[in-house]
Amino acid sequence: MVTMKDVAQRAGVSIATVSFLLNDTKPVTAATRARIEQAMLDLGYRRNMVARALASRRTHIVAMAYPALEHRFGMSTSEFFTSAAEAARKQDYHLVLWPVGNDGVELRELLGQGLVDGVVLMEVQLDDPRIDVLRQSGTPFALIGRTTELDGLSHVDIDFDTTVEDAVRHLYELGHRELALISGDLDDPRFHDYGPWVRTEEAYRRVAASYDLPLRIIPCSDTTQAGKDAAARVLTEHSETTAILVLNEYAALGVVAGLKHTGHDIPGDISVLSLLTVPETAAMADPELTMMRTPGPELGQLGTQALLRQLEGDDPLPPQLIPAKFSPGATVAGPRAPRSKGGAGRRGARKARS
Amino acid sequence: MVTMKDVAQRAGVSIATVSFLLNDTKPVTAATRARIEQAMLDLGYRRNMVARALASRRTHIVAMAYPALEHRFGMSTSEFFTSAAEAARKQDYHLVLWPVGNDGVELRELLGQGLVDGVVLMEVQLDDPRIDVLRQSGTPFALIGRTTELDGLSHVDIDFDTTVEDAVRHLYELGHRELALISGDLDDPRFHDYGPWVRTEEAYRRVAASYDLPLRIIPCSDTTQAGKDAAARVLTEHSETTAILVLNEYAALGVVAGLKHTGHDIPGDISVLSLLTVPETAAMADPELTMMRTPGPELGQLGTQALLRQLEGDDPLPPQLIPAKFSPGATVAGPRAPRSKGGAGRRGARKARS
DNA sequence: ATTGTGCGGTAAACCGCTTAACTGAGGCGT
DNA sequence: ACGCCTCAGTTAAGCGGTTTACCGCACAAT
Repeated sequence: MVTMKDVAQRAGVSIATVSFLLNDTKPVTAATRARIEQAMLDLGYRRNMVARALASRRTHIVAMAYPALEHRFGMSTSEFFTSAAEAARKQDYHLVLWPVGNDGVELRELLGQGLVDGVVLMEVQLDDPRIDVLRQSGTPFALIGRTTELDGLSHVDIDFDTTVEDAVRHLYELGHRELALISGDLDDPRFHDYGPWVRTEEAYRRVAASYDLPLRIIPCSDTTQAGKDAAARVLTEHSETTAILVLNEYAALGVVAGLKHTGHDIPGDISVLSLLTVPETAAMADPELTMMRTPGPELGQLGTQALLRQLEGDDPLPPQLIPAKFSPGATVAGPRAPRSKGGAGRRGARKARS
Repeated sequence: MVTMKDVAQRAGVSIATVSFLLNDTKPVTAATRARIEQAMLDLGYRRNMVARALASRRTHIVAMAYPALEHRFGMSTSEFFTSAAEAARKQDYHLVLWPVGNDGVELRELLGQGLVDGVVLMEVQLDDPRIDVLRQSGTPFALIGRTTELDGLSHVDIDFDTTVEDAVRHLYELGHRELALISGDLDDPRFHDYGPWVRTEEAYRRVAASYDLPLRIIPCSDTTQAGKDAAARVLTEHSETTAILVLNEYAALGVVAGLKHTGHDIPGDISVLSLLTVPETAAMADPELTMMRTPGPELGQLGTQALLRQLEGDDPLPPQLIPAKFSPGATVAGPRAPRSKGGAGRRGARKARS
């Protein structure tokens, strides 16, 4: 292994000078700089991150702590991760995905080892034990998501209020008055405290009230099967429903499938708007899902930035709330759309049984 | 930060003794052991991984190198990752997901920094430039997947031959003779060299020949849309087809959707068997996909094990090929199934147009 | 008694880099 | 011409462990 010493020797300078140049932490004349750079090139030097980490007490590694067991790592998470990793690399940091449990014990272990400079915390719960662990350890961190009381916590999150408001307005303006929300399953103990579900539901209650809409909320976990079941419940319990909002993207796939199975045309008979979804998932539904597109790339990037600012001592990034933006698909139309008679639906088959 | 020195002091021993105990690298009497352990407990000591790494030249971190940009991180990958991470943790290693490009430059950078002891390489191409990078750097590594010439390379992979053979036999025994394979899109320059696609297609050619089946292969990338298009091509180009094998799981979703759209009943009119799929994805299709279940958990675990054996100097794990196992769903039945007349299909709707 | 010899334990040299304190050589004001 | 700064570089003390060489002691064998 070629070390800094080798480089220094070959360049005829002291090892400290090499270090200063590398870190740009003290000026170096053009002449010496050239000599050192040449030496590094000749020798194929790469600085040892571990040694640097030990000496400087900064590893330049940040972890994205992900509760891999509780939350499936789906398309959306993938977006968060890749955009976050990219943002980190641009600032000379490494962002790695670190699987940790939701309770904080693995996280504590990770932090104790001094391997990471900071943590981007995903899938934050409203009252998240991991936050205490992070606080105690003194490790800087940023949240993608947010807790209930976030006094000064650095975070970015989806703007659920705006997202839900926009979604409902869109349906409302198309003429829908009989809405239902297929929400998260807050009865599931693992998720009763899960921010996105709680906040979306809260937002929906507010928005529904302000639009004077009936409040129909069906709990549903994030699986296709659960979505099918939930769709069935909506049909039996609220048969007058003309449009359904679905919070979970995999559930949305099930909702579409379930409705079709029972002979409903989408969007002719009933519209489906998926609330937090990525295009890849939307494309999996049969009429492609109309969705509010999860701002994954933005949040991943901002979350990392929020963390790195702390690490670099820059002034903190103020909390950011980004709404999911409406993205057209083929599962939303006006209620009892005029063309339901014309039969000119370009996709062919339309069943009218039951 | 509480260091080993603190512990040693409190226990009244030398720092070396503490180290020996911690690493179990030299015997320590029960009495001193007890004192040291008590001291560690009192002080809440956690050994600093960075220092340990520098001194011992082992970081105890292994990276799963994943080409995040080229390959979408889907459900299957998620399985690989979590099972690999679990296996690593059981042996006192950390497995982190490290996003690297397919060309090897980012990988080289990662290795040069001495941050990881070894690498589990994912999404291996038949002639993968990253292998050379790994070889040059001298870093131990294991492949999940395999290259063409793998002289002594430590690897685990899917047993494509058995998988395809089992899949074809299943359909054959049900009476299907008119098969088609919707394969990977080897014309895509990013994937022309992608092991799973090449090997599956090769295997299929062999098996089809040995079963005396017609050779119908449609290229198709791994998206739902591509699957829809491919399904259409099968119908127009090979309308007599009674069963379709689909290599890519997201394409399989599209195939099912596409067939239904054109008024075909699945599996009444045509069967669909998805070749490398995880249950989560299978559940997203409308009749739930019948599949060959990707042995993700096994491979993740074995891949890690193969790497760790090298790191620990144990005798190497011989290469392992694991077939995907048949897993029933609702998209496969016999051709023109007898019950097609009885009309007792429990799922309701059955269209017979076209 | 003498000599090994195994064994629990210690001292100290690193591992490769960062960084505070220091040095020495101009340049500048007066 | 003198002190005083400034500035590029150097020296050396860590960072928190691992690991090699060594030490002294008790016990068995000679």
